[in-house]
Amino acid sequence: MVSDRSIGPDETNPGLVSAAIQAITQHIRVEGLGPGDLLPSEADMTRKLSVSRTVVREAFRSLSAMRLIDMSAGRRASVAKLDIGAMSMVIEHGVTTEQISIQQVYDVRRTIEMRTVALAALRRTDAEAADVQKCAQLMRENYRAPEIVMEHDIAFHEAIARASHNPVFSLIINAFSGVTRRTWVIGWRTRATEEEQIKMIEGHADIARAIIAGNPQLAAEHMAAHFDKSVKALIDAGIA
Amino acid sequence: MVSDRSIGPDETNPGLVSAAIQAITQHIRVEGLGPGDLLPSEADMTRKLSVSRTVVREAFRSLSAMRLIDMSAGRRASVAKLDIGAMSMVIEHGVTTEQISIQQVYDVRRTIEMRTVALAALRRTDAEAADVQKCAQLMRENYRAPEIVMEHDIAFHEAIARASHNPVFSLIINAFSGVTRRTWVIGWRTRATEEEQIKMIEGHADIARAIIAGNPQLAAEHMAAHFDKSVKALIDAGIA
DNA sequence: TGCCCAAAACCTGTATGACATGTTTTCTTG
DNA sequence: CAAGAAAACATGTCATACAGGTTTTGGGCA
Repeated sequence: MVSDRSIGPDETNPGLVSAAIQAITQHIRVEGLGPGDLLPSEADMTRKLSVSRTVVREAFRSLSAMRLIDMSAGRRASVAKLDIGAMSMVIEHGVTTEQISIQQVYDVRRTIEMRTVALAALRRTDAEAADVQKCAQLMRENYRAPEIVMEHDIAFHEAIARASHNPVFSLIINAFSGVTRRTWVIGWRTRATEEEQIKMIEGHADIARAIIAGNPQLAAEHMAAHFDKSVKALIDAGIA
Repeated sequence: MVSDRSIGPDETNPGLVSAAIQAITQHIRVEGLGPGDLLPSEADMTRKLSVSRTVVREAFRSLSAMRLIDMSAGRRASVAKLDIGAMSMVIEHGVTTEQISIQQVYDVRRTIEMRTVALAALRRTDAEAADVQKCAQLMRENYRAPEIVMEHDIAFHEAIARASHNPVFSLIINAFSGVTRRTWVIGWRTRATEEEQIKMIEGHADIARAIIAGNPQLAAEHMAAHFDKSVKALIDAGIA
């Protein structure tokens, strides 16, 4: 069981700090605050909750760590724009503590990205289509520099997620990019010959073309093929 | 863009606290710690990093808020088991600040759960199949009490995610359960007649049967139909 | 020796006060 | 009225203190 008696996001967890966190998130909800809106100062919260500044600070800091709020010296905290924040840390934590395998991550990515690419083919603007294509193009141009190819590869998938016009997909895919960075090179090295590496890059171009053509079916098929090859490469490299 | 210049999970963010957070996660990685393993005490960290206890505490507290570590009075912090933690808060934050719509959440859920249900049909143990069926059964037995039906509904989807044997799917689906709780009743009320409500519950039974039968194709189809009906219900209720 | 229990040592939770530094507001002055 | 200095306000970090929980230690008893 992943969440044995999960106490949920607004938990009643003993401790003043948890109560303070709850009070702050509730404040955001009740006041209907949106990204950029200012929160009460620490001193205000201290008075309102009748707890020490220590407690209020730890609460603010916690929300900041999850990127639910933005903090910076001298100015009050503000509601944050949607951001990977905590999500990527949760995923990375799961992988580094061996509670999640790379293969499992790839299965999830495959599932999600087959959908995002189909949505992208349907809903992309021309500018978004151009972004996607540009990433594929940059991969091709830099195919001798793995690190650079990797960054454009990641950017490619993020661009597709954006073109899907569903920020939740972007959120999740971005959350995986940290893990991807740690395994990408392994998959690349497994593609021994230059020919195979070029074929992999061309797979991205195929996906881009399908998006530009507005063909969701074809786009999803290319994406699936891409992931199948990637997973195979990782398995060949001995990654369980 | 969801992550404009995201500084990643191990960011170099000005501030001693961020550095401390990084030091702690790095400690986990370097020492190869797993769930339950103990971390250094705050005093140790204070010495090791040459910063005040305040800073170290805020770092620990931040990781605790993300549920990457467990803290409790008197004992040292320990590495946490995989948990929704921050993820559900990020999602809820996105919804309450209107950066994410309910419909977008449902699209993601549909995408993911069509996959989990197929995997569950393939990989379920008998015990897991029984769990799923039991949830469907409990929904039927309590169909006059919406709140109870809802809890079993959520449990139903979580049970399927577990049966998929991929904790990442469980993680994501669980992250959505908070939002689901806030919208479920709306969808239920839209199903005006008792007959329709029963039909909705029977949809779950169909899914359960397909899982028990080990038929991934059929299971996915039933799941898709279930989500299509749910989304329709929400749209009828005027939820954008 | 082996076990149990009390004291000590250790650890986290919270409060208070202080000061540095960054930001916003206010007021003065040209 | 505008520009700039000063004040007010905010967060970042540190030091210290003490309450209460947990683990370790060590002594005494069977």
